[in-house]
Amino acid sequence: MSTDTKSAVLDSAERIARACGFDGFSYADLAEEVGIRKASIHHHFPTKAALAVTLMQRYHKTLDEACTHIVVTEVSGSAQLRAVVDQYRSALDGGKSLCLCVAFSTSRESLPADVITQISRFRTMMITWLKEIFEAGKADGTITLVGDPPMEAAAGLALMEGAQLAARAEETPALFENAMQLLLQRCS
Amino acid sequence: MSTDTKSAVLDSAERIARACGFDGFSYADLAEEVGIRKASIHHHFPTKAALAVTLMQRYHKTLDEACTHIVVTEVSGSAQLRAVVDQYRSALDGGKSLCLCVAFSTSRESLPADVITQISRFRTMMITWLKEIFEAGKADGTITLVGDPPMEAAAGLALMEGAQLAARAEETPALFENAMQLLLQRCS
DNA sequence: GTCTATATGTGGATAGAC
DNA sequence: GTCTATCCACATATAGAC
Repeated sequence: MSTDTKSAVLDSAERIARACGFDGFSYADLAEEVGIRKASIHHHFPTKAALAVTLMQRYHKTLDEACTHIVVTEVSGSAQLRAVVDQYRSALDGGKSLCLCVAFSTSRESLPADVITQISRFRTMMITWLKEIFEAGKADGTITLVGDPPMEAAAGLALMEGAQLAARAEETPALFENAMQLLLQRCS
Repeated sequence: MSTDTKSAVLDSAERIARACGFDGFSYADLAEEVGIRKASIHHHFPTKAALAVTLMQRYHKTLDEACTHIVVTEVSGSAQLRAVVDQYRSALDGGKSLCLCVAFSTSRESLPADVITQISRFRTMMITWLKEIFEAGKADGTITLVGDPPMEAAAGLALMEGAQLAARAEETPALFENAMQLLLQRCS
């Protein structure tokens, strides 16, 4: 039961944090969703800071693996880029959720320093993947480039995160699609 | 800046809300910054919901007027677009602040319904201005368009908001610049 | 309009029994 | 590992004196 409970807490924390932000979830919320008491959550994660760090580490690993899978599975640059966009679309969950990195970013003042470091690492990782994908799209001619790959990567991540934010605020997935059109039409 | 207490409270609330988000600021914070007691804040704004609505209304008006000024002052489409980007850059305040709309968006679950309506109106307004600006840039040939103006407008807003978010999370304004390069290089 | 005082709920976190 | 019970700080909000 021990290891199971710990991941149940993490699953619950990720869900609520991505829906409500860092300041928007509490141990009481987790306790109710997991079905144990607040004190038991503290047994697994002594502080909220520790929980948030573990959450970001797990999220980083998951996304890194997802991108590795995309790059080895999809053959063309455009197909890889569309797959990454699909990833952000599904993370939106119909406008009810955000990427954990986006969800945490507005709460900088209340975040433990470790989590800010994790956020930085996460965006660096995503930009590295996107740069690689834009390079592939340039090489195989399946993406129409407007700037060089590093520039495209930085803009691409900001675009996806900003599109998520608008769609989440109004629980309207169409706002995500509207913002992504310009990028997607450049993929053959 | 503010002659009366009510606008002093609004100024303070806007500053802290843009730095910390909706769940990240309290009446105690405002009271300390303005130099009066919490109960006095409640005299001007009975609830936090009422304060947030007033805040968004004022912010909407300010930005709408700023865009009007930009469009009548700057002659070319590219100059207008650069001026809007300047607006978002200065709203960042060196990585210490966000656009109020961005700052509120991740806290959807705790926001009063009125504020969500205001957020929707705000983004619609900004997209309308951007569409007009991209149309001007297309007509005078000072912006290289990648899609039609409505598409460019939706992507442009998401890009600026996403770029702010990353720069704010790490208090690193360069991250905003990195994400904006691709757009700015399309302006003559 | 601003104050003191207070009500009432919730936040994260701990002690110690089982 | 999980529980009950409790701590203390802080949240929004109200009552009523000045």
